[in-house]
Amino acid sequence: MLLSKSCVYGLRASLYLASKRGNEFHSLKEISEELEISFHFLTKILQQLTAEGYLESYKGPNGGVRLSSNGQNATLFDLVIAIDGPGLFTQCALGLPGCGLQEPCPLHDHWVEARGKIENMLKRMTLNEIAEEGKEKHFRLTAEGEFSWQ
Amino acid sequence: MLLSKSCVYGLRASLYLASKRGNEFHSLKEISEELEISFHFLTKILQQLTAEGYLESYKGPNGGVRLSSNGQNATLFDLVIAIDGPGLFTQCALGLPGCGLQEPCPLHDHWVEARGKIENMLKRMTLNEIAEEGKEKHFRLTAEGEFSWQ
DNA sequence: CTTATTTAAGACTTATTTGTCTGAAAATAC
DNA sequence: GTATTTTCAGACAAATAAGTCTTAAATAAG
Repeated sequence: MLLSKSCVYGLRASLYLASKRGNEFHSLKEISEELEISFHFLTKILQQLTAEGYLESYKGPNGGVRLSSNGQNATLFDLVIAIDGPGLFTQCALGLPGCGLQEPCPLHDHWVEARGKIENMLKRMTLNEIAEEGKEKHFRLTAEGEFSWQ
Repeated sequence: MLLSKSCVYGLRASLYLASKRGNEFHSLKEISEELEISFHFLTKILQQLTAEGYLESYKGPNGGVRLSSNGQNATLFDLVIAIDGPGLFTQCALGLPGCGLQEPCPLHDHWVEARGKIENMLKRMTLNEIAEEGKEKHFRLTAEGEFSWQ
């Protein structure tokens, strides 16, 4: 698994919020049910994104979370860093400390290239931009299939 | 971490064996000490590669493990599949079952490309070929730095 | 103020990965 | 046959990730 479960859940929930018109607050309950993610676990993960400034939250009967303006203009790369840290993009494929241009492992050059592709995959678009493209392409966000991006 | 710890240890040990001249048996004790990997854990991992036919083992005072002929001609991709399974190369970046050409997630196309790069990185050379290149480039196999590929 | 609903936060539990230990089996040397 | 060394294999333990539960704090409505 490329990204941790936590991270995948955080990305999916953020994409869910981006898919909604008007940037209103959506309850964690709604998100967890729609995306079939455990409520409490999702709560903890989204608290992290809130702490990092990508989400805004509001307590109370009409409360919930929504993307902050930072969040709307964030890339999935930003969220991955916030949840999983930078390891995927900095560490040697063979886990060898010190591996780099000087004294590389056998995989170094190709791993730098491959992880560049991963980085680009995550950086190329902001959440807002993905949401725009999602309106037309109906990108899936669940196991079920096509999702309705409003 | 792209690959599991087990997998990384299995790759490093196999590369260590490939680095040695003559394809002789090397004790697990030697390998674990040279590569600074826990002896017992490495034993378990290499038993897996032996069961899959990539290594041959021999008990007794002059025993140890060596690459089988299959193993010499195997790629790191083969070993990754044997230890970690195919998940990295088959699963959706967002962990969504059913994601594919039909009804893709937002990352699908770029993930297919990126994981193709990873696959190629692991498939492009056999262990023997890496060993040949290692003789000249002294690829690192430990945290310390350059390694002596015989 | 009370009740209800939400997020926040910490404690706790379960599952999985990583790692350690013990005993058994196979091989060599004396 | 015994002692030693090795791999084999299962049991066990520790660490980490994933997930569940409980309590507290904030907000709205009556």
